[in-house]
Amino acid sequence: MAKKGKFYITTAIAYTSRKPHIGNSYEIVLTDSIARYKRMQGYDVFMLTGTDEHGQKIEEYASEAGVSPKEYVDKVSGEIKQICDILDTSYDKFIRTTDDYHEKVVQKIFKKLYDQGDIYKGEYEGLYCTPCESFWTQAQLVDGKCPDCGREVKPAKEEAYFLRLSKYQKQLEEFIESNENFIYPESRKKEMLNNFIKPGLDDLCVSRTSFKWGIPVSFDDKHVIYVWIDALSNYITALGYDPDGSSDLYKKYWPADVHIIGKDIVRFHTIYWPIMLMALGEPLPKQVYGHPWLLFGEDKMSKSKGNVIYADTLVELFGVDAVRYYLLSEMPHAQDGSISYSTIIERFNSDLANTLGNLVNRTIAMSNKYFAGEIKAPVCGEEIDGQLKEFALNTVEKVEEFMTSYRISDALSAIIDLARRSNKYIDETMPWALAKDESKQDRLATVLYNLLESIRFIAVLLQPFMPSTSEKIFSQMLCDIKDYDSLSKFGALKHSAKVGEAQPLFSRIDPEKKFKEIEQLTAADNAKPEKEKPQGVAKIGIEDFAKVELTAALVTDCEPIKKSKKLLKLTLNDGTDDARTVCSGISPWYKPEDLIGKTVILVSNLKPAKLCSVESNGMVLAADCPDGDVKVIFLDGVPAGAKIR
RNA sequence: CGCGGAGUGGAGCAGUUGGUAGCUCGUCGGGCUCAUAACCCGAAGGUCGUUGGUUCAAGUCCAGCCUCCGCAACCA
Repeated sequence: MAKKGKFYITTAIAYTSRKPHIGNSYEIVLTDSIARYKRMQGYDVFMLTGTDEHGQKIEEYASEAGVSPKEYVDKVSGEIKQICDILDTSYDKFIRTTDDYHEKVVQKIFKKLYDQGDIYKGEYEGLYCTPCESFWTQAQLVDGKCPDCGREVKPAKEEAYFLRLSKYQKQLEEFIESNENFIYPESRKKEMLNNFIKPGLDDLCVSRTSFKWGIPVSFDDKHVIYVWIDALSNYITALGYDPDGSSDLYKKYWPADVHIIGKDIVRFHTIYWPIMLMALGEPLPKQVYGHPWLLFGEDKMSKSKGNVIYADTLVELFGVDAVRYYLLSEMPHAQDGSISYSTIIERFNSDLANTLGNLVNRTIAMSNKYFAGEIKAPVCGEEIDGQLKEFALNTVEKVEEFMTSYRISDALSAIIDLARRSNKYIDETMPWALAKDESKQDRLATVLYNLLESIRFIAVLLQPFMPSTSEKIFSQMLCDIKDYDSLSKFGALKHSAKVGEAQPLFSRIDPEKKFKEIEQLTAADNAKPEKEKPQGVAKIGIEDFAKVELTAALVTDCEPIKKSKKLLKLTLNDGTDDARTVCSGISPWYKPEDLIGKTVILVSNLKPAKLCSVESNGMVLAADCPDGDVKVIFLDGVPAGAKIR
């Protein structure tokens, strides 16, 4: 096989907060199929995956579970690795960010960047809750207060280290614009360029003092290295990168040919990561592919919706290869895909059982029946044979073309098309009729040979996607010509060999029975664990409540704010002579005319804030209902200006 | 007017440089019997979001509008 150079491919490392669902596991199957395909083509492939194990969340989950962070991540990382194995993925290395060598090199990287001035010590400004010793962002606040203890937060500064993104901004912009394929798909590239890079990059906070579960900064151990430098550098530490001299493995494989990641973290991989590498003086990855997501029906999967599907459950229900096939074929390459049990069953029955499985089965059965399993040389070709051959050879090319742009589902469907074409060939040639005619034995032999060779094409091409199915086909055919180069011409299958016994590859699924099985199996997965405790806000005294001034206010005017999706601008009469402007994020639920003339409860002593460049003086009380609905609390017959307590 | 993507038969999708719509699933009818009630053939079903424009000719180009989605902003 011709050597074609190296190919380094990575998945994102999975966060070890909990067992990942099938949507998370999609990525590794996708990556694996590309890795296997490249390997089959003769590339020297290195595939990396692993787990990201540090951070405050892990610290919290661990303490909830009553174990140490290390014990916690050991367990979850183990589960994740097991899922990779259950899905039959061929990673060359599984890195954990708690691995000793990784931690040491991350510290070195941090030190190097600090020494050369790309990391500097500054101050992190945010909202700080003193008793909890935590910083929060606006979005995390509950009713404007600390989500943990419910107490006031105040703007505060904390010492922190920053990575000088601004210094490399220009360089990054040029790189992205001159490297057409760096960010894929294209739309992501525009998002990054227009939303982040062009408006100007803020320096990135890369250390924290608010939690301990992380890699300490070697020269300042109050600080722990925050996620970016720790997690992203796994791609190079795994190979043996070292600022003081890297391993041969690193020199061989870096830069990565492609990072396969979810569309949600494109930003980190196309902005922070390249800048880190620029600062380190290392080459940048050739491509970042932000793949779409797998949704359950219309919804994102989540435990609280009770629609979580785990990889191991699916494998138990349908088998690994069927799950791989489904994930890869159902997922379009740029839009989110959706998963449901009925489409899995549908695809399983039509593509795998009927089209592919039955083709193999009937062909091998005929070989056995007519020639006692002997593969005879093709002797009398007809035009129709040429069509089949051409179709087969064409399929190889198509698959290759699709794979270069990671259109996996298109590649797979091209392969299934070859199976369809072969089924049609059977009807066109009618081997059962030939078998009845003594004088047509040569023709029959030829037809069967062509069919078997066509199936061999399918089996070879299928190896990256459904490795064990390919293996089953080869073993039923007693054939061991599996290499990619054997597809350069039609006819590599040896004659005078024999085929084995016909065994169904995929048994048709009875949907009704399967659904019963599914119910039983998933009952456990989705057993709603104790209802989320209503998020406890710490008790307060009456004196705290007295700090909040609530006033009845009449809505005199209301209009949507153009730039915003959720905000309405309300003009209120609060009993004083001055009209008061308040913004409220309720436009999905209320139209301006629903509100005008109504009386609402106003938090009247709230500090003003700018929202979408409109100043808001106070807030309107509304109830968050469990089904996601929001209801404003209306007061009937209460005069504007009345105090509420 | 923040940036970007998408709207094609019941469902899921293809449609390169403009030339009278394709594929898979589903439905209905037929054929065949090697095979896993499978396979093969055929039929029904679309004014290609909407309005205007360019052109001999537009799903394919241009402009406006509507709807959905992603990113950003933001939910006091």
